[in-house]
Amino acid sequence: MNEIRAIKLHNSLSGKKEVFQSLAPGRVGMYVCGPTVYSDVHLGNCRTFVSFDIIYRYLMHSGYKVRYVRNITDVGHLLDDGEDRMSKGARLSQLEPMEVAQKYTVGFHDIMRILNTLPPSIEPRATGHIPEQVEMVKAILDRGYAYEKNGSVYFDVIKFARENPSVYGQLSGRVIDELLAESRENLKHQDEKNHPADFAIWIKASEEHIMRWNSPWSVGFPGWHLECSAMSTKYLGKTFDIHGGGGDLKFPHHENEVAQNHGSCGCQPANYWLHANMLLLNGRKMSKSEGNTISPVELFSGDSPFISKGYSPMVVKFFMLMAHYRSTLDITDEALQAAEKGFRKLMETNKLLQATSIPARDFDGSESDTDRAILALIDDAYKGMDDDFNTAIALASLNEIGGYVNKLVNKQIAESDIAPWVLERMKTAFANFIYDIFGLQDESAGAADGTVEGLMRLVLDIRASAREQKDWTTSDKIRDALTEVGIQVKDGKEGVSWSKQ
RNA sequence: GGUUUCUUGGCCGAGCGGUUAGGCACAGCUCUGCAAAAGCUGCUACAGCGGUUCGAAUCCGCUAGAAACCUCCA
Repeated sequence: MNEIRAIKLHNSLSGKKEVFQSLAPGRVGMYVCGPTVYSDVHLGNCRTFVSFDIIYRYLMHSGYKVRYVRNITDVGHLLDDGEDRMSKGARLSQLEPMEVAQKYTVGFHDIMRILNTLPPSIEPRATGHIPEQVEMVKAILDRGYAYEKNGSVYFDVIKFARENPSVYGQLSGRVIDELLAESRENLKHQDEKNHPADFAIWIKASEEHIMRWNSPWSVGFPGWHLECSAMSTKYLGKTFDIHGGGGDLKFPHHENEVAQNHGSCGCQPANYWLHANMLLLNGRKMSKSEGNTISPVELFSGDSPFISKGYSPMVVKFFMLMAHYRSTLDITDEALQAAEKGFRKLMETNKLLQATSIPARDFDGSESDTDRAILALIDDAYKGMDDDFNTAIALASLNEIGGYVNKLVNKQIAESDIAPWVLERMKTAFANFIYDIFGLQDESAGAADGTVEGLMRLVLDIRASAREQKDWTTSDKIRDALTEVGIQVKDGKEGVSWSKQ
């Protein structure tokens, strides 16, 4: 797959599906809002990053060179009491803020690795880009879209929205009238801001605030929305191709981000905005603050009241792939069990397929109906991905192809019904989708080293002899013992095979 | 209260005007010493009420229910 494919994607900016057109031919710049590292990542984060990992992988698979930037937020989020999240975490656990950030960054990377997502091309930290953020505040001030009050700088949303009515609110669908209406309601909470809709881009640090930097306005720290504007600009340019993130970031974060970029350079930061939908638990959004949450580790271990047992990382990933990234996905124990079975079946089918060969024969130039059906299914899988990265469609197609694989292996369809080159296409397509595009891993692969293979061959040979002599007691004893250690014995027409559960 | 989105068979979940999505579960059958695995078959749904259309799960309206956002959030 080296030629560039035509890909359609849903652009939150227009609310429509559009044909993707990169700014530079064959190259894509993509920015995705990363995690705030003040506690362990939760699953919701993971779904978003898995979704964008698939998008990243598919763009590359489709022939693009992609620069994928995903930040680490290690400063800037305000709590209700105005204390920075990072410094609060530090206070509680008696650690330096950077120690907290480091600890949870490492944990985040571990989970991302376990889920077999590719690391981004660049993973910039907010604290590593204070000068860039200060520069951006200056630029916004210069262009008159911000004002200073007591050492803090605020973005003038009302002024910006009035002068750029087609820009502010485009992403979230919010309008100025609405903002003005809200203002009366919230007026009593008014602080230094001229208007409640305004937001801080530089905040003067209180005395006990640990994270602080010099700036022309005060010793302080940058506002939350600013880091993404500054870092995307630095690494991808003022205007780049794709900006992604969780759907709950649309407002205010992304809307404000657009405003900042516009406010500093007068240009649109990203041509396409992609939003991954929420992961639900019990039909509600998973939320750290509401305790309605299950962590990746708990999900893997089964140590959670919400599930009956643990589910492996690849099962969890497969579960996410069964739904489209723009749909909400509800976690239930039953759905996870279905995913577990589905995942194992797909991987088993792949193993069978890759081990299958059919005698070479002269290609007579004709395709059988089976050939055509299989080729159409492979095409469907790609078309599904081309259509806004519809992994559910791609999986459905792979499952259908899997049916043919099993039939071929079981001799329910003749070898002569499948052209050798079609079989090769099947192998390639399966491998491409499973490993390159979905980034799935065979979790039982580790067990199949030489020693285990040898032992298994010995054990199964003994069982085969017992069966020849109709010694069912011995045969079943072996089978039951293997089942107990999680190895399934499969008696097929073409002999015995086994797999680890 | 405002904004937006959603409501698909036992469960999860595709679908973007005309086709069996797919997975899981369940039942029957084939294979099998038995079982498992695998295959085949069945289960054929679109919240309700109207409307548009030759034709609607898909478009429009109303009603009911749910969720997200409006405040930190992936």
